[in-house]
Amino acid sequence: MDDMTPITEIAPFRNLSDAGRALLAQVQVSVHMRSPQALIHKGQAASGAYFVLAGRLRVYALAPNGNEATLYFIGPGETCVFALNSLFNDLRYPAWVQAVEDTRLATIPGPVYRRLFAVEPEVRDLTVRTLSTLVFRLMAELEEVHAYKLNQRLANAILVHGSGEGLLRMTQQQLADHLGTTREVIARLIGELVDAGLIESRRACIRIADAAGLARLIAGEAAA
Amino acid sequence: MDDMTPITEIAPFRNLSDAGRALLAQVQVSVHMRSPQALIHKGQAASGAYFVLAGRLRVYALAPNGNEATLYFIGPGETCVFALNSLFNDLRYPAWVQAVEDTRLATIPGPVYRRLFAVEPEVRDLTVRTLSTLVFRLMAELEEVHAYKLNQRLANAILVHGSGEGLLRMTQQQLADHLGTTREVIARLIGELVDAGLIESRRACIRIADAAGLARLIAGEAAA
DNA sequence: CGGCTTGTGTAGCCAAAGCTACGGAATGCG
DNA sequence: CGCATTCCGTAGCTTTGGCTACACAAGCCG
Repeated sequence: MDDMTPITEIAPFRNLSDAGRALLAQVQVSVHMRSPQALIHKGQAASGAYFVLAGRLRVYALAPNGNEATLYFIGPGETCVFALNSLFNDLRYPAWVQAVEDTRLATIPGPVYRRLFAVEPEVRDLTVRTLSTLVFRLMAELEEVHAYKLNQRLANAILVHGSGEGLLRMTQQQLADHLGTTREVIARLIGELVDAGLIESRRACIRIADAAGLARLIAGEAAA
Repeated sequence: MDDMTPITEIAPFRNLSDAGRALLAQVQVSVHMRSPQALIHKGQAASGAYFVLAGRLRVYALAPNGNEATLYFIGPGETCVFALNSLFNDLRYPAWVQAVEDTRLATIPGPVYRRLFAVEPEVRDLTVRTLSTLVFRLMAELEEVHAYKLNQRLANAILVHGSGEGLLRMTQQQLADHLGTTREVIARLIGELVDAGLIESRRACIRIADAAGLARLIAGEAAA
């Protein structure tokens, strides 16, 4: 997918009717964002539907005391639902959004998206599926917060976000923000995991040494 | 709304096309549920779209240790989204559902709902709006969990769920389940609120004595 | 009235996690 | 190489919240 790929070549928009295509052609805007750049601030009105072409967005809550906590991520091919929300409900976006990788977005103004939604079955399905998926992620997250302790959630985050080779390139501060806690706590817990031989820790990088052990920890069987 | 009201008389289904009406007429089922009755168990496949005609459902997570935590409520006129989710995504419902009041439901089988969705703009809008609303509630809840302490969340719950006359008819156990904590903790916190003159506590019932004070507590200004 | 069930108040202990405060290591850059 | 920045490790203290255990109060019903 090169830089100039129009949104009409992307999966869910590939089979639009001519009318739909025409609509989109007039309005497509492509936006680039460098990595730790803020996109949306809480309370801001959504100006349209955002569609992630490449990269990754992070949606997070910001507590009064400055603590962050990741709500969910948006990957390539996914729509940024706040748009959909705000589109259909006229509500303000209830969180912050940030690009965690260099990200390319297509934006579709609200009225156009509404029209597309009314006319194109593909867009309807995409919309509903995106919202549903998000509901699932949020429910899972919420359950996790209540049901698991921080060390389990950390272990989980390491497993989930680790690359194929068992590497996780995040600083402890980023992990802390992700889990809604503080750096020191993460340091402590990472210390424990290292002592237990489950991971190794380098600067800005964690190596998974014993994935099964992490999984066992998450499952709650005998924390070493 | 008497007992026999068909779903086609309820708001979003009132202006269906004849085709839509015909579809619905064939399949409508009305279900009654007595109050603390379980409707759905986690992992169960959703058999169709549920539509709350009267009463209230509570969707909650259940931790391995038996702790509950409310995820959100579903009131009259709202659709139970798990259905929508499962309908469009073929996912299992990720939580438990329970009737907290005597509740009447209409169920619409999956395939029928899909057809309605394809044909009836009203149903499309309802679907998207319901999902969006839920996303908002979940995000708000998730943020609350991270950002506020238990006494603030309790104060909030008391304010939000209190009736017009400033009465909240819930046992401490129910409050604990709602907030994802235990009875003793609630007792302690209620004790503090009573000492601070913000509420009065009777058996299975709380009286709000100083709503403004509660609001101040939530906002974080000088917890007495 | 007496016993049963359900709900509440209290007290103390403990583990989890937040906060403060460092010192020191790794990296980057001039 | 020297310096600055960023990141990590540790230590100790404090607060919050979970757990145990029990006594009492309020309704319910025979």
